[in-house]
Amino acid sequence: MATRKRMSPLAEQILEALEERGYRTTEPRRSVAQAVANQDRHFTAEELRQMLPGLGRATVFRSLKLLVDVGVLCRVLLEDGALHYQMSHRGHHHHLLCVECGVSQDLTGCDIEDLLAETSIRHGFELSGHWLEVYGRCRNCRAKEAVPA
Amino acid sequence: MATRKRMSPLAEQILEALEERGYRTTEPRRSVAQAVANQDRHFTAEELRQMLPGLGRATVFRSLKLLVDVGVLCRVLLEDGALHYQMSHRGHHHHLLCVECGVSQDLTGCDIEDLLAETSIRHGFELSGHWLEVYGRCRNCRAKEAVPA
DNA sequence: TGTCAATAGATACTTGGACTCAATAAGGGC
DNA sequence: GCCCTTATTGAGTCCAAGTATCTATTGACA
Repeated sequence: MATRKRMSPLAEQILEALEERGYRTTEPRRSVAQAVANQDRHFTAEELRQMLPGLGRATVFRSLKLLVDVGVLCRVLLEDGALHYQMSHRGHHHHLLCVECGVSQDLTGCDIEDLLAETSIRHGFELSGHWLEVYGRCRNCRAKEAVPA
Repeated sequence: MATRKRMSPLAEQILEALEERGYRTTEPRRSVAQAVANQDRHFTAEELRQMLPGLGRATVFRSLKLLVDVGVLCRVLLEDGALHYQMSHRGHHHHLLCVECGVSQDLTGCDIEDLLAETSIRHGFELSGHWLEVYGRCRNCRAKEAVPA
C-alpha cells in the first residue's frame, strides 16, 4: 500500500461502483479497475490477464464477472463466437462491431427494442430479454479503403 | 453396412444437402443426420454425442460444424451463453427462445433487418452481419401459468 | 474390384473458466 | 492504532467444450 499508484478518474469510478454494492477496495481490484479504464476497445479475459501479470488467474476472472454484475463492463460476442468485454457506459444497449479494426460503437437511439416487443407479441411471446450484436465495417475502415495509401 | 437402417425423409434431405456440396455419405454421417432429424428442439453437441455413443467425439463435432456450414443447422445462443444447435428451415432468421420450456420459434416477417441496415448507415457502418437471439416465455408457458392446475 | 482421397476414431492438447482452500488483508469497533 | 471478523486472494487443480494430429478405414468412381 506504501506507494499507492495514482488512478484515473474512470478507474476511481469503477471502484466506487464496487463500493456502493458493498465490495471491498483491494489492491488487485485497483489494478483491474485501472487496466479496464485504460482500454479503449473490447478485450478478452486473457488480454486483461497479460496486462496484469502480478494477479492470479482466478482473480482476473472473478473481477471480470464482478464488474459485469455491477454493470461496469458488458460482454461482447464476436462474430466467431469469442467473448470479449468492454466498458458499459449506459444501461441496456447493443454494439456495432467493426470486423476490420475491432472498434465498437454503441447502438442507441433506434427502435429495435420497440420492434422486438411488437414482434414478440405477434408471436404470443412475453419478451424477457435479447442479445444483439451487429457486425460490419466502420466509417474509418471504409474511408481507408476508398483512398488507399 | 449390411443392415443399413431406414432413414426418415428429413434425414435423407440432410444427406442430400451434403452430397450436393460434394461431401461423401458415410455411415457416421447417416447416424448424425438421423439423430439431428429426430430432434424437435435445439440441442447441445454433448446431447447429440450421447445419442450417438458409437461415434467418436471428433466426428460429432466435425459433423455439427459441417451441417452448420452447409446450412442444415443453425447455432442458437442461450441466455446463459450456452451454444445449442437446431435445424434451420430457411436462410437467415432469428429465434424466439422460451426460457421456460426451451422451445424456439423462428422470427420472420418483421422489419428488423431493414431497421438494422438503416441504423447502421446512420452510424457510418457498412453492415455485414448480425447475431440476434430473443428470450421470453412462449404462449404455452404463459397459458399454463394463467390457469394453474 | 481396385484405388485413393476423404473420412473416422483415438487421443492428446488447448482454451476459457470454475472450484478449493489456506493465507492474507480490509475496515469497523474499540 | 490495534484487533477481530470476514471478504478476498492466489496457487493449484479440475472441468467442459472444442481442436489438432495421426493412423486406419471406407466410400465413390474408374
